[in-house]
Amino acid sequence: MLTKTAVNEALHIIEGMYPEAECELIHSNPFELLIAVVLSAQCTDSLVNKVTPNLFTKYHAPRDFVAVEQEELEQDIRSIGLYRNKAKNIKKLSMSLIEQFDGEVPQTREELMSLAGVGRKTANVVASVAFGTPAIAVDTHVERVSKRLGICRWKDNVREVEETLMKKVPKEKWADTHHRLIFFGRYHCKAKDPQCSICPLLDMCREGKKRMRQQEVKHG
DNA sequence: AACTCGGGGCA
DNA sequence: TGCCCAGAGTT
Repeated sequence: MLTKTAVNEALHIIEGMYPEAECELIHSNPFELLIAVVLSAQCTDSLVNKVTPNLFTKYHAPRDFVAVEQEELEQDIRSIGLYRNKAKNIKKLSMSLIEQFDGEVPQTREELMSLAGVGRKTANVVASVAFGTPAIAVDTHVERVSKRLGICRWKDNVREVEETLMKKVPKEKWADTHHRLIFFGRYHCKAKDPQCSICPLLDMCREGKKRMRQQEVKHG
C-alpha cells in the first residue's frame, strides 16, 4: 500500500501529465446535472453532451419526464445506448423527486442513492459538483488506477477504494483527484494495454513493475 | 458474484 | 466490421 506521501507525489506527477481539465457534463442546474450523470452510466461524457442540449430544451423539470411517454423519452436518448433502462429510471427518479423531495434534487448522498439509476458514483458526482459536498466519485478508471498503483488493496470494493482515497488525499484535492485519475486511467493506465513502459509512475507502481518483469520474461 | 442492458467510436 | 468502452439493477 502506498503511503499518503507517495499518493500525493503520484497525483502531482499525473497533474503534470494532463494540464487541462476533464470533459464535463453540460448542465445549468442540479436537476440537469442529475439527469446528465444518470445518462452517463456506461458511456462517455462527450456522448451524453450530444443529447442533453436538445433534451433540456424539451424537459425542464421532473414533471416533464413524468408526463412523457416512456417510448418517446427512449427515442430522445437512444443514441447513448442502454436507453430503455435509463428512460425508465429517469421517469421513476422524477416521480420520486416530486413525491419525496418537493420536486427538488436532494443534497445528501444517502437520499440521492435512494433514487432510481443513482448509485454510489452518481450520487458522489452530484453531491460534490452540484452541492459542494466533499466526495470522491469512484468509477472504473479511479478503481483500476488505485489498485494498480497500490493506493488501495486489490480486493477492496468500491466503498473501500473510496474510503482509502479519502484517507490518503487532502480534502481540498478530492475533486481534482477524481478528474486526474479518470484522465490518467482513460488515456494512459488503460484497462487493456496500459502504457507502463513510458509511464512516469513506473518506479512507484506495483502492478507496472510486475507487468514489465512479465514482458521481459516473455521476450527473452 | 455474475449477468444484463446497447448504443457510438475507432482500428 | 468486430472489438472496446463504461454503472446500476437484478438474480
